[in-house]
Amino acid sequence: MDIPAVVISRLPLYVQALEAMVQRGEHVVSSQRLGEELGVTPAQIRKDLSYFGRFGRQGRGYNVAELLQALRRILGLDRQWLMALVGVGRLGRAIVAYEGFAPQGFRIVHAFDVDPKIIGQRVNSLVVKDVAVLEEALAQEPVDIGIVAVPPEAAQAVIDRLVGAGVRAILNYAPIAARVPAWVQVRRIDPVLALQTMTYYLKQGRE
Amino acid sequence: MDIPAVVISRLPLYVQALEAMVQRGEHVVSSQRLGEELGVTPAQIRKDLSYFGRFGRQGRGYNVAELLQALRRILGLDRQWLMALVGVGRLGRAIVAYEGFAPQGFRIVHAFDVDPKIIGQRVNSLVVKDVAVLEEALAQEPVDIGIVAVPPEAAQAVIDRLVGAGVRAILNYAPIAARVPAWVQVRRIDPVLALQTMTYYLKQGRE
DNA sequence: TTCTGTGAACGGATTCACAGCA
DNA sequence: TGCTGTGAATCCGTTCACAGAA
Repeated sequence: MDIPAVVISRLPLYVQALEAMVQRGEHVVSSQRLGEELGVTPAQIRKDLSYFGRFGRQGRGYNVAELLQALRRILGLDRQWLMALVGVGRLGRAIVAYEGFAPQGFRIVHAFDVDPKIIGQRVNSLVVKDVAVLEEALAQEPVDIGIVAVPPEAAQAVIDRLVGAGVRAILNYAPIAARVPAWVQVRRIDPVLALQTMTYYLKQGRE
Repeated sequence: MDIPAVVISRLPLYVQALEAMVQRGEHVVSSQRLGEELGVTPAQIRKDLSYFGRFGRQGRGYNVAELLQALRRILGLDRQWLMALVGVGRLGRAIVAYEGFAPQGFRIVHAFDVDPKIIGQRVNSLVVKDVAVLEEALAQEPVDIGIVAVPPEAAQAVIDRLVGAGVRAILNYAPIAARVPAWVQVRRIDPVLALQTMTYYLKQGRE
């Protein structure tokens, strides 16, 4: 049995909401309440969870800490994931500086660039390496995930090299639709794309 | 007849691919070729477009420039959209500095923060205003879209105020599931969420 | 011949509704 | 009584397959 991708894509939302509940000292939660928090129907949540087992108690609901731990294990968030960043321009620097990765177990261990002025620089305790040595560096210290923050023209080539070096997941900040083999995961971070899906609705309301 | 949201969410991808084709001097394209470029089936593309009209010529394909223009009009990308940024910390500064918005017609015209040390500062020709005057500032110079780049604890309150001030679209960089009225669009930009949907598959391949 | 536009068929995800358990 | 877990029913989006136009 394999699990629908939409289901997987919702689990991190549940994790996030449950973490907030732990923070607030809440111990049990029903699918009803969790659903309200996230704008999801209770049935959806119960069905999603049912793909992985039985986590609730009838009449009671779910133990927050228990469910959180289970979801973290399911998603593989109970370990560290190592990442390599390619492109240390303005965007790349912002990514390196981002404090949100570490608490969730994501750590950048390589940073590459082509620009000789940037190579050798130290950013947040990482020394920027020449992108030419990408393959050697990843052979020596492998990573799970590649982060691409290079200009659009260079992005596909960088992705091909990351994949060639064994990376099986790409976080793509470049505004291109990357072509990758079926076994490689890609997620795009593109604020412009997000904005462009909203303007359609803004336009509607306006007339 | 109203159009499925998934369809709308794909149109910006088509726009992006068509822009690249214009750049490369390509004049006509079939649904087949466009699909290969984007990893989408030709039937999907034809069906998506059919919601809005007939843009192709049988036996030939689509005129790239024509289709691009039509899609831009459909999405409302044939005009400027004004935005207000709330939160001018490290992330907020990176957003203001981002060069990708302007070429697509998105312009930040307000920047707000709570920190007295940041208020009054000039970032990229914008003077940071006190978030306390958000309502007045938006009444004087309204915007279409709010960008939220504040800490998670503050995010929901900021979003409520933006919505209260008439904003009908939110680009949310904060790691929370925002609750908004039905007529308000929200899109999240959250790299951690994106990473967390990939680790599940990475874990699989590993064993 | 080529490729669009589109009803019809299909498949997959969401919601319903209820049995079952505390 | 309250809430989970889940088959069944429903809904919705994708794909198929072909008529029709250049």
